[in-house]
Amino acid sequence: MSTSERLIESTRELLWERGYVGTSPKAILERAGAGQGSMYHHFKGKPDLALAAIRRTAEELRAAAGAVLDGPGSPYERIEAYLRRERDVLRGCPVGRLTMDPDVVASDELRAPVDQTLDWLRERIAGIVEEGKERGEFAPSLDGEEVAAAVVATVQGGYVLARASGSPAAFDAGVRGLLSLLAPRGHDAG
Amino acid sequence: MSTSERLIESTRELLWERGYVGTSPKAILERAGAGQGSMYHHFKGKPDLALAAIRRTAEELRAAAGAVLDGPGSPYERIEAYLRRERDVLRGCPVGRLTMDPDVVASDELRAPVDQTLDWLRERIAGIVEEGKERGEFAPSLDGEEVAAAVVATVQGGYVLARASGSPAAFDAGVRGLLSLLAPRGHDAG
DNA sequence: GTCTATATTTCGATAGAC
DNA sequence: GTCTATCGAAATATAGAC
Repeated sequence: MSTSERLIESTRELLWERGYVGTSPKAILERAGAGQGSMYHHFKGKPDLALAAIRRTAEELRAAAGAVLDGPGSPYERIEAYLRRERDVLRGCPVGRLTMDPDVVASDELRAPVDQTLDWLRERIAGIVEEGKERGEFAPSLDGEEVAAAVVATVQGGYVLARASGSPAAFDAGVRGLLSLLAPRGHDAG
Repeated sequence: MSTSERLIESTRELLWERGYVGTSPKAILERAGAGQGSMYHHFKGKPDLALAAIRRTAEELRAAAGAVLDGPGSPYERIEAYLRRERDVLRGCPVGRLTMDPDVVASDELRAPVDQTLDWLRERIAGIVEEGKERGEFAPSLDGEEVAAAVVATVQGGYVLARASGSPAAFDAGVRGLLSLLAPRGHDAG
């Protein structure tokens, strides 16, 4: 792996673990096994490197979520698959956590990939809900965009509850709670 | 207001705006209009002052949420009142945001008030859901703790969506989505 | 391209005068 | 109780050798 690649990957890890404010160039360089010069040769500085890292993380999240949402099954089953997909719950969401970083939110450039990813996710799920309404799986009174926002929020908030308690249990409880509310009549939400 | 009080209040504001890692003693002192000596006279250091600030913020949140949850109305209406209560959405949750702070999560002492507050909130709402089941307002198949986790997660995640997009709209959408799923038959979720 | 110096500012805390 | 002075370490970046 090239030095530039190692810098991006180290930054991705640290942004996930400690956020933007909590990640220093020094820590990135140590993890990447590189010197100061390399970082400032390949990137303009911390914000520029962070942008590259955030963009890549956002792309990966889209690919992973997209794979589940495009999977087999009814609309309910695909949303369930998204909610139950394998996660390192206590690590939190590598994209969503950035919204609590003051320097990320203050920068349109750093915030953009975060915003776009969560927006894409909501629209993707909203379409699946609408599909479920057409099929009669979901009540016609439901609004796709609203339910999608609730789905994504439950996941993002589930991370908060899990990290607060130090256990994934609260995340799982929230997911089960939402699924029990969303479940088609007669469906066992498990 | 005493110097000690000003220090705590300034810390509360900064923890809300920038989190623990992003808040320096220097910034606290400037906002409080105090010198270094005052802070280290009243508190052992940054973690000690942050603990006092977090505990007070946690207490305030409990009081505010408790007032709404103990208010008038049916179980559904009380949960709706909680979800729709006035919020400075783009500022996020002053308690929940701390779960994204690595130094807070790493400290049992700093994490405790966060955990206890969110746990209290979930249990409080779980009781209301159970009450609604007894009244026939909610389906007997629902699990109070699970639905409560979904309710609290929707709020916490709603902040994430709102801050990502720079607008409270996504928070409101998530709340409406959850309410539409939770609504008693025939009820207009508005 | 990568490295080691170096610079400036801030962090978090202590010392000691008043 | 509050202030200023000071400290050693870290944050972020630049300079310049190789």
